[in-house]
Amino acid sequence: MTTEQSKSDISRARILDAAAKTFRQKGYAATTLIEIARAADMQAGSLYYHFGSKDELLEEVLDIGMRRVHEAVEESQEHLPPGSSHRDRIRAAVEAHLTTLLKLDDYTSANIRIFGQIPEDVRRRHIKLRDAYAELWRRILAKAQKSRALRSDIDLGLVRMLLMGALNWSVEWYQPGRTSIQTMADHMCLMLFSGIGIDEPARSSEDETIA
Amino acid sequence: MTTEQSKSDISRARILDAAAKTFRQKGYAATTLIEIARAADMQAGSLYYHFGSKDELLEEVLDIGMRRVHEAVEESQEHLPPGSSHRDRIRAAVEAHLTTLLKLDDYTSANIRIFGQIPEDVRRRHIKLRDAYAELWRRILAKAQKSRALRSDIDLGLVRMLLMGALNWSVEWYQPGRTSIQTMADHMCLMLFSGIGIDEPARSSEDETIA
DNA sequence: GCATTTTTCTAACACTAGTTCGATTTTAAA
DNA sequence: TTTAAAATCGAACTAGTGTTAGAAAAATGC
Repeated sequence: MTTEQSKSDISRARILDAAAKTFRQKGYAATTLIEIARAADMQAGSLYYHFGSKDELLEEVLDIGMRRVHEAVEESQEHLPPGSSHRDRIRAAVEAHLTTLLKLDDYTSANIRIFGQIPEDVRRRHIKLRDAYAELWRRILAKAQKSRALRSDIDLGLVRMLLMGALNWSVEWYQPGRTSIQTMADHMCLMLFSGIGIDEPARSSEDETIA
Repeated sequence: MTTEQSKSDISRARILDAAAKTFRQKGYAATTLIEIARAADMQAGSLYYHFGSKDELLEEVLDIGMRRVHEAVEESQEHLPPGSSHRDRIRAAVEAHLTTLLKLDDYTSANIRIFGQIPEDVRRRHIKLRDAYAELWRRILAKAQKSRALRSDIDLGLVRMLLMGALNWSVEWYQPGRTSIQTMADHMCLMLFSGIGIDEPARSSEDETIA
């Protein structure tokens, strides 16, 4: 067979899917190879034909997840309609990030959820991909700031972390059907660009108003 | 002794401190009772004089953590200078939340970090405190909106989740010394109220500008 | 100081996890 | 159909976990 993939490749993918899903749900340490195997219709021992260890399996899930968001956001920047504003660019990046995170991708959401609690050496080997993704966002925001689309009197690194936090945290509460990803992106960008505050009556230098 | 606490109470507190710290670092499943015991200068078996099980220990850590933020934010609202604006109120709440989360409190940060990966029944028993805390924020934001300090054409629930996400995610990256909690609160509130965008040149109904 | 309670230790138990490896089945080519 | 390789099974092993309970030690009251 050359049209498709070898049986090994198929099993491999099935295992990775099962692992991503289970890791995402229960976390790394609480996930047992027996569970993963069951979800992949195999015996636990058979996993070792495809992966050298549980850590190796984890590592690949993490890498895939991070590559997917990275590529999604990168493509969102390349496929922008000509003449897009920096707000449009950022909005597209936000939407791409959220979509990857929340739509059918256990890999990225697993990565986001469990990264804080993985073995030290796995983290060390994975950190490069993380940094590369952070760098992508750094560039997007810096370009916007340099073009005077974002205020210059702010700590962009801090803004980036707060922004990523708002987006990433959605893996903890998002339920498909209750809110659309578009609406989430709308609200996020509204906050980011314009805020949701209304000027309160008082007009002095401080915000003093009557309760 | 009546001036202080019994030896049992002291040991109990020592164990809880050690548990919160270790849970926060490694997650629940990956944390062993041997580690907790070592951090508390005891033997693993001795823990059972104070707690019935690992789950029970976890439960108490979670509860304490949630109560601490709740109380901190609640107090921040009560101790406001008279005539404070709604922005001031929200800003105080943000700062209280961040301070509890990032300043010497392993309990709250443990709660935030590991909540997604705890046994089902523990979560079920803990969820009330979570809901109560969410309700506190809901009230604060709703009051501001009703007083026309926040826009009315937005989904406040969604804003709340994004806001909490931005704040909570800081447990994943915050390092004392690099950024002050004040600065973080400043940026968060600036984003929330005014945004960090600058009106781009084009003035049509849409944001179309020349790159 | 002694007796009683409180607190901790120690060693063991039961159980489950990750992992290994030879046997077995499935697959694909000749 | 035969045969060799690829893929999976299945049972075992090792290590480490949460947990228990009786012995030891420390604290407390008389």
